[in-house]
Formats: sequence, C-alpha cells, structure tokens
Amino acid sequence: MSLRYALLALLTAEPLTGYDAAKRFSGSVGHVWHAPDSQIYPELRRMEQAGLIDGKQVPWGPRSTKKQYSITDLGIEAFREWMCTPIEYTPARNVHHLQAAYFEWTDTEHARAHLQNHIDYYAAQLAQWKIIHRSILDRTNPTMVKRTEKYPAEQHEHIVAFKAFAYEGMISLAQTEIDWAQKGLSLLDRIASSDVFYTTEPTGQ
Amino acid sequence: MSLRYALLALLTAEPLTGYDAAKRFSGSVGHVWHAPDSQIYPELRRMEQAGLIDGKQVPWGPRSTKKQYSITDLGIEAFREWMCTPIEYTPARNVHHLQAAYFEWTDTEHARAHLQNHIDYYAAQLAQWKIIHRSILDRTNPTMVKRTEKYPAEQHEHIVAFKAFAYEGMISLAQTEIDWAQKGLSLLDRIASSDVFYTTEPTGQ
DNA sequence: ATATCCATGTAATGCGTTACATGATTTG
DNA sequence: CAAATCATGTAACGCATTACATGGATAT
Repeated sequence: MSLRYALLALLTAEPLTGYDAAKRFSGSVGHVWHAPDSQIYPELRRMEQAGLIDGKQVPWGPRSTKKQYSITDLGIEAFREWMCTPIEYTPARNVHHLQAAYFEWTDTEHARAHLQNHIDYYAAQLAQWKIIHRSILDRTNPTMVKRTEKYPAEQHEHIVAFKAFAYEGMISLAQTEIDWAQKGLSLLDRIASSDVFYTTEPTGQ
Repeated sequence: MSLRYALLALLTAEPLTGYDAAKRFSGSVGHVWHAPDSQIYPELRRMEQAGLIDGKQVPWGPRSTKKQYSITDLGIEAFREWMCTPIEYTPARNVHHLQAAYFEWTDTEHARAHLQNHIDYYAAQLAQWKIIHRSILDRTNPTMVKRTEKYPAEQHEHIVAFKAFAYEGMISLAQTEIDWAQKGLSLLDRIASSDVFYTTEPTGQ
C-alpha cells in the first residue's frame, strides 16, 4: 500500500505520466524509494479508479498522446490522512547482518569482500544522498522548486527542512553501515593475524 | 530465498522442529530475522526435498511424534557456498523516512507522535539487542553454547566475535534511528515556536 | 480439568521482481 | 536513418502476511 502513497507524494508536487513516475523511482528519488514500471502503471490505474488521481490524455508529438495524472481533492485528503496515521514497523530482516554473523563459515578473504562490498554500496548511496540533500538546501532541486512554488514563501523553509531532514536520516544510516563494515574489516585483520583460524570444520557432531 | 539460509544457519547449531524454528524467528532471534510459521513449515519441507536437511520423526510424549530436522552434508555445503557469495542489495524503501519528508502535510502533533513512535520502537529493539549482545559475549546465550560446543576452544572467540559484531551493527542502526528522530523533534520544536506554520493549504494550483 | 505450550498445517491475498512485448517520438 | 528516449503495458513467479484450522502434551 505504500507505493500508492509514495505516488501521491510525488503527485502533490506536479502532474506526472506513468513514465515520469517510473523515471523518478529509478532515478535519484529511486535511492529513497524504488519501484519498477510494471508496478507503477497498474497502481496508477487503480488509483484513478479509486478517484485519488485524475488521468488526462494530453498530446504527445503530432499524432500521439500520453496519460498525465493529477492528484484530486480526494487524493489530497487520502494523502493527508495517511500522513496522520502511524506506520506499522515491519519485522527486521537484515540479510547482510545475518551473513556477517556467520563469517566463521567462510574464509577471511570472502568475509573481507562482503564487507568491502557493503562499504562500496553504502558509500555510493551516501554520495547520491548528499548530492540530493545539497540540492534541496540550496533550492536547485527541480522537484523542490515545483513543490515550493505552490506555497507562500514563509513556508518554504519548513518544507525544505523536512525534505532535508529525511535525507539526513538516510545519510546517517549509510554512514552507520560504513562504520560498521569498517569495524568488521578491523576485526578480520585482528583475527587473521592470530594463529588459530579456519581449520574450517567443526570437530564433530 | 534468504529464509532458507536463515534456517540453515540455525540448523548448523542444532537440530530443530518446525515449531522450534518458528519460535526462534518470533522470539529473541526474531528481532533480527522474522518469519511466520506459515512460511517456515513449507520451506522446511522443500528443503528436505532438496536434500539440504533431513527430517526424522522423533517421539513426543507417549503416543505422538514430531519431526526434527538436521542439516545434511549437502545443506552444510549449500550454506557454505551461500556464505561465499555476495548478497544483492535490494533497493531502498524506507517508509518512515518517506513520511517524515512530507511532514508539512500533517500538523506538529502528529509529526511529533510519529517521531516519538519511531524512538519508542527502536529503543525497544535496542534494549532487546543489547541483552542478546551481552548474552553472546558472556557466553550465557544457549544457542551460542550449543554452537561453540562443536568447535575447538581456540575458535570460540572468533565465532562469538562475529555474532557480537552482527548485533553491534543492529545496535548502531537502532541508535542512529533514535538520534535522527530526536533531531526531528528538535526541528519540530523550532518550527512550532516560529509564527508561520500550518495555514495548511497551498495557495493555489 | 483447564490453560498453556507444543506441533503442524492450509488458503487467500497482496506486494515485488523479472521477463517479455510493443511502438511512437525525438535527437544526432 | 539509427539510436536513444518516451510511453505503456502483460504474464509468471516467488516471497510474505494474515487468517483460518486442528489436535496432542504438559503443568498447575
């Protein structure tokens, strides 16, 4: 159900085609919320049926059209209501931490590679998020501009502050993952330099 | 596919019934990896069919039996192989951060409640994880005892270190979430004390 | 005896991923 | 005119959640 509200959130800024939405969810915003087009198009159709959004055929090129969705009053109300309801916390399922817990089942080199991979992945995320964070704060982010245009100038600061705040959360999580993996690399160093390691098999049932 | 390896991981320590596994995944270990029984029983059957585990009917009470699964050599090999392969990173989809990004669509009190909820949730997680982390380090954790029994004493330290390391990751993530939400509360305080806020509606299309 | 574990499932539904498909428009 | 981009889907599959179901064993 969250994809629906992620879409409504996007549509509070400006009307979009399915393609536009899909592009956002796999571009820069996709680092925060990802969804494939095969999920987006049907969901938009369901949302239109539910009256949350309004799809208009607009001309595209000389002969063709595309369907552009705008949020309706009902959609705005639904989004606002969702914004007031607490979201359930889904049970933890962190597969990378699970794997790290069993590093005695692989060798130091593979374990090191996993952790390095972890660092690389989150370093890339971090870089992306920092760029977006900056573009939000200095008001060069195009979607933010579109969004703030609808509000009186006094409120821009808050709107910007909330978006920045959300990204700051992602940034600190990514940094935490990197720090953790780096501690893991140190742990592996300490272990590898000790004599006993990886006779590989347990001694018996 | 990860549930399969989470189950294999558990079974490297000791044989389990479906019920045992389900209990672990909703008890203390459930704060790291959760799965409902309706998923566990069929998966165990599939794993048995694949030869990764071996189910034996063992007596339970005077008249009844239960099925206890042990990991097979093939299962150990599969687990070891999985431990050597890098795990894909699934695209980010953090619904709480998404909601926080749009706090201008609700009022200060609801926003505050969301953040307080966030703090409470992760504080509870943190408390759980710290307890497990401690029980791993001081070797009172029963599953850890079962697990280390199979290995020579020289390796116990590493096995313990990896488990502790994994929990440390969860602990710092939970702490990061708490810190973030607390910053959010401060932000809301600053905003609430300023004059302009929540005339609620955008000025116009 | 009665409540609480222990034990094991089925069924419906929804969300998400991957793969398969197609065609128009714009840009170089 | 070829390539990249814009545009929109369908289909199959798997994983996860929720609800529905049942019954034996143990402890008080």
